[in-house]
Amino acid sequence: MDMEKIVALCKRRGFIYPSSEIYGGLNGFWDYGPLGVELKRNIKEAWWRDMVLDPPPGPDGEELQMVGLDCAIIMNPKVWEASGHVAGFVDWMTECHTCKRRYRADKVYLVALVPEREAASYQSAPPGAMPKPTVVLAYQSDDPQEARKLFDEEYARLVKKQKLSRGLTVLTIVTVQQAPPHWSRPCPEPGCTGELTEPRKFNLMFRTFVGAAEDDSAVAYLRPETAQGIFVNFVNVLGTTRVKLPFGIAQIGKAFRNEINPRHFTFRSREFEQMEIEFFCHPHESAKWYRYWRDVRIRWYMQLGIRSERLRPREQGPEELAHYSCGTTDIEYLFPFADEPQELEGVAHRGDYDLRQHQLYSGKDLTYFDEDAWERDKHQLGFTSFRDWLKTNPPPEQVAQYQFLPHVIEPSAGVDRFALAAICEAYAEDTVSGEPRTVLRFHPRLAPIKAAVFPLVNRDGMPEKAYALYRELKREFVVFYDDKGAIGRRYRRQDEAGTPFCITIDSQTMQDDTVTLRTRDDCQQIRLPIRAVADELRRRLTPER
RNA sequence: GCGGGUGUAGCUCAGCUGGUAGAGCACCACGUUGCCAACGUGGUUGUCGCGGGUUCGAAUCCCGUCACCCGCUCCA
Repeated sequence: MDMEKIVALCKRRGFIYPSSEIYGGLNGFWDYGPLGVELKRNIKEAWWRDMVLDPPPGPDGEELQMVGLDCAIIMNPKVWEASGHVAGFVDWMTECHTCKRRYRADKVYLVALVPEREAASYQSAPPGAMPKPTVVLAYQSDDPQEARKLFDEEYARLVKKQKLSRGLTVLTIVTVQQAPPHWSRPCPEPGCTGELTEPRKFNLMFRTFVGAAEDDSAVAYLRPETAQGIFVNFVNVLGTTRVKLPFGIAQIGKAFRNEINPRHFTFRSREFEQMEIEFFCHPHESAKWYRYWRDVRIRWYMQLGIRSERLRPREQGPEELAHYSCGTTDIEYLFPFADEPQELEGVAHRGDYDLRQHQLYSGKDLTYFDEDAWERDKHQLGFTSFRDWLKTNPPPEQVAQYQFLPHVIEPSAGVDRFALAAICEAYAEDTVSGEPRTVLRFHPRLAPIKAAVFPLVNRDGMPEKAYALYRELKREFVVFYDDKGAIGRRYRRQDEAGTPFCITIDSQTMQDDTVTLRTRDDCQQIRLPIRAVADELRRRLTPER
């Protein structure tokens, strides 16, 4: 199966169009058509129902407390300074002129070598005017110690082969980003003799201006993730909803990243929609909740029909963890466009990083006071007021039993990525009565259209009867009425849209008020009373637990 | 960001070394038929991705540009 077929089907059937297509489109942006918008709505509604309104019981069988939130896309820019995005979203990149490989400019170290006896004169030169070193060697590395190690090994080899003089000494080790622009910047790829470009800056946050003045004081950003809106409202939610730890705050909303290179249909878009939970818990219980959410989220995808081997949870290794995270599981799906599974969702153990950062930058107290624990222990401690007890200067670890920054587990899912995975997973070509067909085998909960209603032929009162059934059903379900063309063609059209059920009114209906219910996946029909249709659909569309 | 490919009707595509754009499917109407992409007859559909150039004349040749697909690269 190739991606082009899926892209073509998505456009032909009205799932996904290129954004602003009549003007030539815009790289990294996509529009959802009539079927696509229903698919996305079903994904979001399933998530909200299954995670917020009625989440599975906790690790010890307890009810979960979950509340919702809907934050502004544009927030005070200090939010992004605190979160690290203003700094973190500014990546300096450099590229090899020869082999065209690209590197983060802070991840390539240059080792500058000069003759030993000249080292002193180099070092006394004014900064910025330091002459070009005699030799520069480059290493791709996360830190200077590792780069030094790599250099030492290679230097020994080069000296042995008499490629370099033994009389050279290391003047300095700097990243490509820090190096003076006139220095040589060799490509770190072994065997490549090319030179790297001067580092260029790629800011992944979209900038805009708030108000009339377009100056630096008015700069704001379109949020690159919905999560920070939850953290900055943590105290508001605590103060207005009577939730107690552990509890979760959920949000669905758009986020924006000015990706260097959008690719793979909607997979890496510059505008996308996220479904995120920040689940706040006691630090001692965070590991338990991390495992809980990881398992709940994997099960959720499987319950919605992503059952194949293409779904894969992957625990991130310590070297790829983001700076704030002490554990992350990527839930990945093997899309047809890639050799390796790609991330649908990340379940991250973020510790107290975010609340700590916002507490630091805002100067506001974001700690949680555990009233239950205090009520339990206060008599034993001989106090009624926590404040009075604090005045006795108890040890910090004891205070932290009652007042602390909660830890956070963050299941963060991409709506558009799941929609794309659902389409790829559902796409199938098979044969019915010797004729090939294209069918989308969506889980019924995700299917944009739940059922189609057809009169077998357009006479003898069948259209009237069919239309009346359609009108009744559409009060409760997304249903589609079609009386055009041969019945087989109408079935196939619905197969391509992923409609799980088709109901046909035929001449027998006119006699005994029974209809046929045809299922998409096996093309089998059953007969049932017309009055029982709504109940039957409801039964077949109810989520399994 | 680099390299390769593609861009012509709603869809799939044909259109040679330049000569005023076609097929199948779809769609609409009428008739026939009646449970898995039916048949007959008739009909609608195009700034040939966009912009420029060469030419008497460009879908076709040249330059530029945009978008998508594939491979690298990248993905805090």
